[in-house]
Amino acid sequence: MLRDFECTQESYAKEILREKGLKSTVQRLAVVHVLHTSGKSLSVGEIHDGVKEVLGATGLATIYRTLEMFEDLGIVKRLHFPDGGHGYAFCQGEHVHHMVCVDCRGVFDFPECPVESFDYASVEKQGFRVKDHFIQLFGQCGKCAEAA
Amino acid sequence: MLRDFECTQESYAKEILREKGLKSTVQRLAVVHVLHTSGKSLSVGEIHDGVKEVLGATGLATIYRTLEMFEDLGIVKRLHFPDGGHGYAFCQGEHVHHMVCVDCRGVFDFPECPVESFDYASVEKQGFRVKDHFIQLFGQCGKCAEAA
DNA sequence: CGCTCAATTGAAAAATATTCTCATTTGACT
DNA sequence: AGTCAAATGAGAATATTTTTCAATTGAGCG
Repeated sequence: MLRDFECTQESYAKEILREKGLKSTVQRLAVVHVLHTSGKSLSVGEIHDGVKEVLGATGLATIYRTLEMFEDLGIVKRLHFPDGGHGYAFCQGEHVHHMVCVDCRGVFDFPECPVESFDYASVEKQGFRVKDHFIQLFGQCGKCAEAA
Repeated sequence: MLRDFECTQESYAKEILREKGLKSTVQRLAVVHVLHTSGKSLSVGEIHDGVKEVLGATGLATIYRTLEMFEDLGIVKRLHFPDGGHGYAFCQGEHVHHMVCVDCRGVFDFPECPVESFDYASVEKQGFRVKDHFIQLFGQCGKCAEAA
C-alpha cells in the first residue's frame, strides 16, 4: 500500500484545489495518481480499483464525487467510446483534445486544436452561434499497431 | 394515436433496414418519426414517451435495442452533453457532425468537417494513426438567443 | 390474400451504474 | 494540539441498461 506519490501531476491538482478552496485529500490525489500513471482512459470501476490498491478500502461514491469535481476543474476529461462506454483521462490544461487508441484506450494529448481557426460562417448564417466544442480522435497507437 | 407517418426520413430508414435484411417495424419507424420531427436531441426516456404517444404501450427495451441498431446503421447519432447526460439525434448521412443548442438541445447539421483536411503530422510522428473522430459543437441557436 | 417462419417485441426480472443520506473522519488553519 | 467545515464511507435508494423467453408480427411466397 503505497502512499508516497508526489510528482508534478499531483502538485498540479493540489494547486488547483487550493486555489478553489478545496481540500487535497488522499483520495483525490490517489485518483490523479492512478489516472496519470496509467496513461489510459479508465472506467469508474477501474479508477476505484486503482485507488483501492493505493489506499485500501475507499468508497465508490468518493470516486464519483471526485471525478465530477475534477471534470469541472479541468483536471480530468470524460471520454466517450464507440461502443457506448465512457472513461476518464487525466488532463493537464484547459483546451486540450485527446486521441484515444481504440485497442488499449491509451490517451494521447493533442495540443493543436483543429477547429480553432475554422470558419463557422456557413452555419452562423443560420443564426447558430458556436461557443464550444468537443473533439475526440480515435485511432491506433504505435504499440498496438506493432502488436497487431 | 397517429400511425400514418410517411415521409422521406422514414423512407430513408426503411431503405437502410431493407438493405441490411432487417424489418421495418412500426416501433422502429416511430423512433425515426419522433426523433426527426422533434429536431432535437432526445433522451431515451423522451424517445420512449414520444413513441408511446404515437403507438400506445411500447416496451422500453425495444427503444434501447432500436437506438443501438440505428446508431450502428448511422440513422441516429448519440450526442453527449456537458452535464454528463446523453441523447440521440436523427442523422441522415454518414459523416455529419452536429451542433447542439445548449439551451433547447436543438440539433443542427454541420456538413463540412473541420478536421477533414487537418494535418496530423505532429501527432502521427509519435506513431499514433488517426482513423476516426467525434466532433460536437455547442452553442446557442437563433431562437434561444432571441428568447434570452 | 392467407401461410409460414425467423425476426422482433413486451414485460418483468436481473444486472449495472449512479446518487443520496447521514454518522464519522480528516485536512487546513490556527 | 484544537477547531470546524469539508469530505468520506457504507449502504440504501434510484436510475439506467440488458437479458430472458413466450407471444407477436413483418416479409416473402404460393
